[in-house]
Amino acid sequence: MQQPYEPVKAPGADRTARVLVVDDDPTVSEVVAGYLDRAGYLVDRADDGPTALVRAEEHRPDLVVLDLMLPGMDGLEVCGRLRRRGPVPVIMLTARGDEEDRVLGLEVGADDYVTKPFSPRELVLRVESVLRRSRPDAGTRPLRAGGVAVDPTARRATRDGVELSLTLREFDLLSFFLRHPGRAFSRQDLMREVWGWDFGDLSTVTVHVRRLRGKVEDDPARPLLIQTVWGVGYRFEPGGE
Amino acid sequence: MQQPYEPVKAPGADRTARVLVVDDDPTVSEVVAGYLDRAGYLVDRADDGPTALVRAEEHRPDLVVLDLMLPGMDGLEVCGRLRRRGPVPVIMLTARGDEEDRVLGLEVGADDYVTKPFSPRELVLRVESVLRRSRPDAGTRPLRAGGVAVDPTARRATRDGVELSLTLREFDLLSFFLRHPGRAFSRQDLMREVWGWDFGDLSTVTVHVRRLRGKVEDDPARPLLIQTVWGVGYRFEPGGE
DNA sequence: GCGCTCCTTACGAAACACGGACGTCGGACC
DNA sequence: GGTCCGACGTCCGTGTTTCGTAAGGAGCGC
Repeated sequence: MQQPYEPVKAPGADRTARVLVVDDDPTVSEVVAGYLDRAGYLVDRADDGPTALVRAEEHRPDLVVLDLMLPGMDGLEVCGRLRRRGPVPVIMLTARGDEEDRVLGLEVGADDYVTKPFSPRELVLRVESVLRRSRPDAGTRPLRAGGVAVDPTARRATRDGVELSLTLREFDLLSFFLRHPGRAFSRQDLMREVWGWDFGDLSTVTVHVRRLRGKVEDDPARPLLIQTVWGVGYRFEPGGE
Repeated sequence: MQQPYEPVKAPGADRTARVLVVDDDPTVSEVVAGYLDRAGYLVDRADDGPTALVRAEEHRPDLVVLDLMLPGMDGLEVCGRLRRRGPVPVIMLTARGDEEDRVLGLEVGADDYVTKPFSPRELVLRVESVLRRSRPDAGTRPLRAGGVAVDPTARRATRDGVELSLTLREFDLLSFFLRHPGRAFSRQDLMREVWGWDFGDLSTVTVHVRRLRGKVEDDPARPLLIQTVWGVGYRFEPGGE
């Protein structure tokens, strides 16, 4: 329990983790950014919702620390929008005692929350904790299996050489499958891993799997690559092709 | 969104998760235990540190919900000792505003904390979340015996190399047998271990064993792998093949 | 032969996966 | 600013798979 601020490397990657701090109160923002900076993170800041979205788009942070109360667009909405653009862990800052908000935050998909006033130390611990469990695997190198190839950096996917036009979610889903061939995942697993949150209607996963099949499989009605495991979920089967 | 109190079976496990609740206040303890029970967990209780350690030793819980303030031995120490005996996730209960304590708790190794007063819903969400993260590594390694192989992560089973198409229950049943070769189990045991509940018609087990035999045995009428122990139940006999 | 246990089969009910369709929300384009 | 379009999430009807139970027959032990 000596030096809590030991510099941290991003999980799996060989660069420092980027954190985006969103708060309209400069004091809070300053303090938070300061501590995270000293803890060895690359910190970016935004003081309202729209700015946060732009910054997130530009800098692709590994984690977002987000105040629940923001002028204009509140934290929940920002969180939702961030999530819609791809899986990114979010830590919510809430006023003490906003019980309802906290539960709400968790349901919307915050990975954790910290109540104000908080000690910076606590925040840093939280950030480390969330980052640690967010992505042990890098997910930036090209992948290929069963005639399907995915290039995460270029955000392009091909099937037998021909390009697939996938949406964001479809791409993330396919990437995840390629990263874990032969393994069975529940819808819940996929929701957590691909969408980035633990709650929500699981039929969403079903629908996206169907759409992905429609683009990847020869005969979507009799899928070979993405097989369904009855009563469990789905499994990517590279050998199926 | 989602029903928060859906009974839970941990992924890959073949029984309901056990939770140990430690609190010196009977009221709190009662409430917490009640909600977890209704959420489908097997709940055990202890009202002080030493008792908690004993209970943990006896019952090997999958998760411990621990009050930070305990008479005699405080939560931090209990947490530390629990951890020393083996990896078990811990959720701390803290009084609101014990900022220092919360940080301390996380550093000592609590996986999460909930501040009092808390909503039962929040607690259950936390418990589910922590369990989901911690349990998948139990019972996931591939097993093989008597020409039969089972891969829990892929959810596939083979017999002499050829794939078996098993239903969910059949798969769980076979996995359980493979994990405990040579031992005899009563239908009651199997019901509890594989199905996760203690009631219900035991002929259900009979029928599922029969169906499993139909897919695994060379001659289902004269089973070699899954043998009947008259008056007792069944036994998986890897050498039978 | 008798009593009990186990096997086998059949069937209704429930759970599940799928496809289609719809409403909403942003972003792009005019 | 207004309009169109694509992505996304949700809902519902349908067909299929799986599950649990009941009931009669066979087998085992005595």
